[in-house]
Amino acid sequence: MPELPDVETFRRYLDANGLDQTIEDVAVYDERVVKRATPAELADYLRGHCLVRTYRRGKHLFAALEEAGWLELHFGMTGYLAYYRDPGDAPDYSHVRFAYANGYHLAFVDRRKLGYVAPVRDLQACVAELDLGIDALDPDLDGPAFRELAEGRRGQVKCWLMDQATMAGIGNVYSDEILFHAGIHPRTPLPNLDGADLDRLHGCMRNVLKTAIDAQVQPQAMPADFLVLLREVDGAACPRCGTPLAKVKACGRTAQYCPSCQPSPD
DNA sequence: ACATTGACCTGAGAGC
DNA sequence: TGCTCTCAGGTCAATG
Repeated sequence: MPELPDVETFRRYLDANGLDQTIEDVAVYDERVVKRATPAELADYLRGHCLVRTYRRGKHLFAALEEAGWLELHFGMTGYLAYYRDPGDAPDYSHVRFAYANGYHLAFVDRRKLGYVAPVRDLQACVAELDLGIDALDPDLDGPAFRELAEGRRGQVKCWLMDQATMAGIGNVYSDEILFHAGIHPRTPLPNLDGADLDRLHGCMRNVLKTAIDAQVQPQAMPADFLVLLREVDGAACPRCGTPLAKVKACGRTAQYCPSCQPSPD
């Protein structure tokens, strides 16, 4: 489930491995993961060009071509990038493969095919079209700006955190993590939160996202009081107080929380 | 405005 | 073993 920290990790991986090398060819093995172009058009768009820098907005990754235009990468639920030399090392489900002039390859891998690769002529227009709000780690999103985004909103706090048009980058897993650290129940109505609650939520959001990036998104490298470690564990206990963790439906998703640290608003 | 549901996808795991 | 069912959760469209 690539959310902001995952996509930031992919961005750094692409920065380290996939830039400043001429793309000699593009092979598409499943055209359903190519959007806004046919496979042939995508290949024509990229062939002979270099990717020179990257930009991430929420869960969307963009790579600039050297003169004009961008490549968009969206990872859906199961997408990631793989850079390798020997074509035999291509992971399973590598639906799009870029062949570089240096003999290496970059693959867009996505088992469930909910992600996509697409050419982007105009980055600003694309971001507007996707209706992406400010990136959740944008330095401009300080405490006051965060509180302002919450103004006039009436829904549940978890839905609000995951609304990509409000703030881009947070999904199911990290919204649970952020709310746990803030001690706020996922179904709490936004108007129930006062300024201090929102300031605390904002601080936890930044801290959780940065910590996950620093851990390169590896659960075992995250602090022991992170819930991500326990997501798949049945009957897991709260790392803070030992209360058995619970699940509720919120925004049509399964939210994990601690009934003791995150008391119900009802 | 907000919440819910189903569709898109496919593999893992459960239950029979 | 192998079948069927449910679940995972990013995003969009349709509906209440």
